[in-house]
Amino acid sequence: MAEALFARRGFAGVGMREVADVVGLGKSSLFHHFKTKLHLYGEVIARVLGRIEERVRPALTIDAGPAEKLDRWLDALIDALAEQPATARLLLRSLVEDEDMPPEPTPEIESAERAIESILIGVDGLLRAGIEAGVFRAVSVPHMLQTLIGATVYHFASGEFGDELLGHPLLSTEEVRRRKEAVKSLLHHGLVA
Amino acid sequence: MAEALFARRGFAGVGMREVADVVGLGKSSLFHHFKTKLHLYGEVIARVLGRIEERVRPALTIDAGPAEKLDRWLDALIDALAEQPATARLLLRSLVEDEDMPPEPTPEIESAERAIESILIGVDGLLRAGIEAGVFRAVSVPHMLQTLIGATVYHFASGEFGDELLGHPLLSTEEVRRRKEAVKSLLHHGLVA
DNA sequence: GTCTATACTACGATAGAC
DNA sequence: GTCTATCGTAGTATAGAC
Repeated sequence: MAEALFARRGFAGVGMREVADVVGLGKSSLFHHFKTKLHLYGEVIARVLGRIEERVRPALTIDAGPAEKLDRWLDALIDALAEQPATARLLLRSLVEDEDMPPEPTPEIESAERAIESILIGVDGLLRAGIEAGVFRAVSVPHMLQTLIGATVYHFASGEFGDELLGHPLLSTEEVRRRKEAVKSLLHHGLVA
Repeated sequence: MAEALFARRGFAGVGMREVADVVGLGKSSLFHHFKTKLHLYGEVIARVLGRIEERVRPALTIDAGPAEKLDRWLDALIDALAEQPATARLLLRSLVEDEDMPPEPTPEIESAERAIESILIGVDGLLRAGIEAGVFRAVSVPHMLQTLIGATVYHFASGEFGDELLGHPLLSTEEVRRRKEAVKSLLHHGLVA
């Protein structure tokens, strides 16, 4: 729906008319469901982030050590990003396009921010626990979080550029498998003590 | 100038009027210098990428081993991204916003693509040489490239989100130093054999 | 809940005077 | 090389009939 449009061209690049056509409504009908364009955008972002949060949450509660938990968390995140092509771009935009957006954020956008926070707090705790247990090296946790986001969200948001770089479609099952292996292997050697 | 505007709001989010005001011209005068908005955008992107390419190129020709070269390359890239706040965002956008852009690309955009290619070929060769020499583990080179882009370009493009995550300004000298250390340390343990 | 019609603003782009 | 004026389109948003 609107997800794919916002993912491709961003908030400013998509018109309400275009969204309305794609969902088979008149433009004014769309304004009946969403008071402003920002409300629509907020709902799209919130939905996407909610989905991601649901997918990665279980990995943090399994009965296993920090290294194994991190592997499962990465598997879940990468699977979620790979299954829906628009998700990573939308997510990356919501991280990078934060400025200029508000005056005051819509409730949906606040819900999206809570989802991001929940995801981050979860893996933040995992990393700290691993470091405390001596399983992980004593790295900077915020910087490691940024690296993880870059290695996953950026990767699956890179679209045609990523396709060309890899020589194969980013979202092909083979390349998704290789991505998981690449990220986990880097962390297994670079993060695990 | 226009760099900061496009970095903040992307191609569609910036109007020619706004750019003209910021450079102290009338809108029509701007169209005299750039036939279309796409030509202006292309020139901005090409200039930014050219600057980056100039900065990172020397690191690949120093007289040192692959691991040391990679360290110098990362230092140069991170310094370049940190010095000009708009650069990383613009670069990330140019990677992620590739679709829908053309019918046919402007000459400036083609020049920008050559700069990207040149940067990538350089570090691609460095990684392959390191693997062949047994200095680096036998990782997937394209996936490592994506990881490097994510760890650097995404990080410095993350703006307010990154500031909050780190708890300090992303571009402060202290956090830039920590970023270099975090990335190089991850690679030293995770990539170097 | 969806429609037509409309208001108003901004957009990219062009023409032509200076 | 910069300006004013203008074109045509599309932008967000609202009012009101059905």
